[in-house]
Amino acid sequence: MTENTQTEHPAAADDVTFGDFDVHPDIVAALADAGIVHPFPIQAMTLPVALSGHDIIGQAKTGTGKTLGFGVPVLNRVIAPGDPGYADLPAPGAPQALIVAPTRELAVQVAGDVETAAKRRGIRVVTLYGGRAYEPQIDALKTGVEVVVGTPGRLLDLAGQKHLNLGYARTVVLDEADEMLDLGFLPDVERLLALTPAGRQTMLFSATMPGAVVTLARRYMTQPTHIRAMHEDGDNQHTVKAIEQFFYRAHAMDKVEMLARILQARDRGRTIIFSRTKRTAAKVVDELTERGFNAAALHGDLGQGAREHSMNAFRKGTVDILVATDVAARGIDVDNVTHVINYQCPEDEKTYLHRVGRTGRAGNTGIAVTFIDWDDMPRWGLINKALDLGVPEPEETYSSSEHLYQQLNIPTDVTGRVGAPRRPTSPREKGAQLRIGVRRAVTSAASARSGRDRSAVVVVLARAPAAARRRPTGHDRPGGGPGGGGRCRGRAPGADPALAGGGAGGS
DNA sequence: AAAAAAG
Repeated sequence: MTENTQTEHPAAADDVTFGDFDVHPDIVAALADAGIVHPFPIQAMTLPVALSGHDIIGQAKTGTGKTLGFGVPVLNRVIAPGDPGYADLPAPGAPQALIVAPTRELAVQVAGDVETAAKRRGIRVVTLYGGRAYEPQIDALKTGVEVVVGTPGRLLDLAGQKHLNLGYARTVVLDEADEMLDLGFLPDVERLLALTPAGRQTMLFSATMPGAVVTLARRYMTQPTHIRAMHEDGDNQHTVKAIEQFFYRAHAMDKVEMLARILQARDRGRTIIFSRTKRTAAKVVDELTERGFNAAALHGDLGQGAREHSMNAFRKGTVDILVATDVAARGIDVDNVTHVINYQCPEDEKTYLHRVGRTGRAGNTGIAVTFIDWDDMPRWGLINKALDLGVPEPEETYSSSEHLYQQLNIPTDVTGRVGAPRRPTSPREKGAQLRIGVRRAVTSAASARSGRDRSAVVVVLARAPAAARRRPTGHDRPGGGPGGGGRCRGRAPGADPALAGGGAGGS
């Protein structure tokens, strides 16, 4: 009945370290190896409660360290091979913890982050997901593992084949919990939970946690403590940090051209382009490739090999543009994603928040651009209202608009068609194609941005608190330091996190 | 209504 709710910000002072908590020294050391010393607010708030074995509903904004928020306590409860009590376990080698994620790529990423923290403890982590051969996964289970990370289908599959024994998984985590408890996933998740022990510790994490989901979640939990690390002075409680958000009316005929222009933005790092359908994602990646951009696709029509190839190329930097469906909307954490472009308007406000949350991570700034065509107006209206964005209407803008150039810091000498379409003769040549003939402009980013028309909403939120700034591991983990890209305007370094810029309405 | 998740 009673649900404890913690909403306060912990005193996240710079001198708080993982070593201050009751965490195994080998885990503290492994984190330190990865340059992770100071816990983020969600981690500091969660640790004591999780270590005491309580159920947790953990909510924190995108890019603020949720993965280690559950990863560290999960590992800390594991009895590792070589530990005194290991031989006395009822089933040594059977998974002691289960972490479930909604997409394969996220499962892989989370497993990697957990492995980083597990390294010095000799804890074995296996990732179980579809689209890949069974044998290696089954072999790992036969050898014995302590932590399983996976997606629902393959987990149930392997459990059904008796290769996976979840009967001793006394810690269970649902990452992106609101998604996992959504209609599409709920039946599978229920089946999975039914295979785990009754007295298990259950932890749910997400940046979005609607009240209805919390209510539903209680059915699978025991007196959960609701921990929300959402508050930063004056912020809107939705997005974190400095994400500048732009909304443009875009006409179907002009969308590709607008996109190609936005990709000319100065200081553009990695960019994720979202579409609502697999077909559109495929179309956009073709258009961009034809124009000489280095783009890769990520969606469910691709084989798992191709999906992971795209993901790896994007992480490595071989390609700097990822064109994806909402398969990439949640959790995916890649450094230096400076731009998120919603080529198609997201379906709802949750998807919007998760998509734009691929940028502006780790105290870095980010730019999010959303195209809204006529059909999107109802969707847009709901998002605008739900998030209280305060934008009366998306701005009317074309690929040739000065607004576009100025607001998005696109060199003004980009004229005519961007990226002459031309069929490359070979894949090799494709890669070697020039990236558009844009003259290097001397104007600095700062001056180009000053004096621009600000009729689109500009939401500039605070960076993570000082204590939280360091290079962490894990999705939803801020990385980088205070190294501020100069877009977090309006507040002095070290000032209280605060809403630094507000939206100004167009007409 | 789409995408995701087993094959």
